[in-house]
Amino acid sequence: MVNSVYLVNGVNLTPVPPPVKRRATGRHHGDLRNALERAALELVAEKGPHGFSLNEASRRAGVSVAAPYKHFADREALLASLAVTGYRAQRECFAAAVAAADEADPVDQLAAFAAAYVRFAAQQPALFDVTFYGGIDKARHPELAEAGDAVLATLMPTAARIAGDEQGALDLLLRVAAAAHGLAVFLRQGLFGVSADALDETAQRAARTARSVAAGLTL
Amino acid sequence: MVNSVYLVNGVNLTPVPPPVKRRATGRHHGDLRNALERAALELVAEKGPHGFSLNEASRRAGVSVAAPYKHFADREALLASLAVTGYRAQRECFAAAVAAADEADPVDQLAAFAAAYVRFAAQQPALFDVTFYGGIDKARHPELAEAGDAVLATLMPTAARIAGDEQGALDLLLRVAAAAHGLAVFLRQGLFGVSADALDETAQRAARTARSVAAGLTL
DNA sequence: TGTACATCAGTGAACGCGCGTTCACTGATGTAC
DNA sequence: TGTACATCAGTGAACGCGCGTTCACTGATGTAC
Repeated sequence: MVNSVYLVNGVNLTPVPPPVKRRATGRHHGDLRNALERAALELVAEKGPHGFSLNEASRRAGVSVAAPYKHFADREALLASLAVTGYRAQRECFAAAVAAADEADPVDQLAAFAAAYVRFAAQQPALFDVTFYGGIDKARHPELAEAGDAVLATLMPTAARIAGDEQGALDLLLRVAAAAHGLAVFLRQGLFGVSADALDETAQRAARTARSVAAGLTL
Repeated sequence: MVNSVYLVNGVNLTPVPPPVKRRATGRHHGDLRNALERAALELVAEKGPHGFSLNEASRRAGVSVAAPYKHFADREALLASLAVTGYRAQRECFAAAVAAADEADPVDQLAAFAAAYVRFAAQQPALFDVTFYGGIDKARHPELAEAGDAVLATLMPTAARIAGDEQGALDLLLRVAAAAHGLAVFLRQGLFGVSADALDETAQRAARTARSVAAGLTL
């Protein structure tokens, strides 16, 4: 099982199944919805979001190919559900990183966020890819945009302490997140000479960029 | 025809077919290789790199589904060829932007590069996506990594004027390119409240980040 | 200029495959009495 | 505790589709003589 334990920055992101209502007996699986999401995550990790198929996920969950339709409207609905999980995991991961930084220094917190962003992408590639490159129609799944916006919203207080007004905080946050995002992509794909195992170095690069961008506000 | 003229930052990137050796008559197409690449680019623009299929490209080029195999080994080979075109277009586009900036001010040139990066992604989404998100196996297509590295190599002299040594120049370049890349992705996907038509604003954000990162080197 | 010929770009039919989705069904579950 | 029953999660077979790729072929091309 790929990614059977979800540890990022010391945060355990293992999805906890809701209190089991149905026992797994004979015909009834008992927790198929969760099993499908886990199989899907495994598939996305192996082949990317576009390589994911409902049939293969069903096979891995040990049920017939028609079974998923009792829990998800269609292929995209399962992917969207996974993406929401991905955004939530990001939010928790970033919040933990900020909480672990120097409480008195918002720039330090912002740098910690940038580094955590890179680490998340490297250590949870499937959750990262499904959120950004799943090709999910956000108009059909508004909860996705909501979960995505919530990620940066968590960081807004920190950014506001640096930038002063809300407009400036959003601008700062976007630029820092973007810098981390680009580095994460380069790292994941080994582009431009960024070795795929240069995680620490790349995370530090993101942190340094965050500090520079924050400093640039007052130049 | 989508993207029949390729104008980015005033640079005409329209692929010029090589001197026609065979006339298009009856059975012989005459310029099928180029026609397939153009059809593929159109398809990628419409559906993304993963939505591209050889069969559909053949149909659009007006030939049988077996015809492409006279010019490309397989599906991935066509995509790889397109990606090389994409990297070359990026290099030319960025070089033109740098050349148009203040010759005496390398930071201005770097900022121009960052802005051009965002513009390229927004105006040539198919060429952008096929290079970064085509899922092409670089081990099987080493010319791809080469063309990709050449993009940043073009910018190295400018970065070296700011950073001093080569190591610092590469670090600077990676961080600036990554910042632009992330903003481009957010813009393209309308993520985190970045409106899809906020191109100018986003390009300026990238340029400002470039200036901050450059300034941060001497902090 | 005319003819024979090797080359090879493009044809059209076919293949096996995995996909998303639908359907009538079955049988375990939990509940009402 | 026992029974009748409505619910509904999961079955298994089937569908049409588009895909990548292969094959023997055809006929236009350009060349050698």
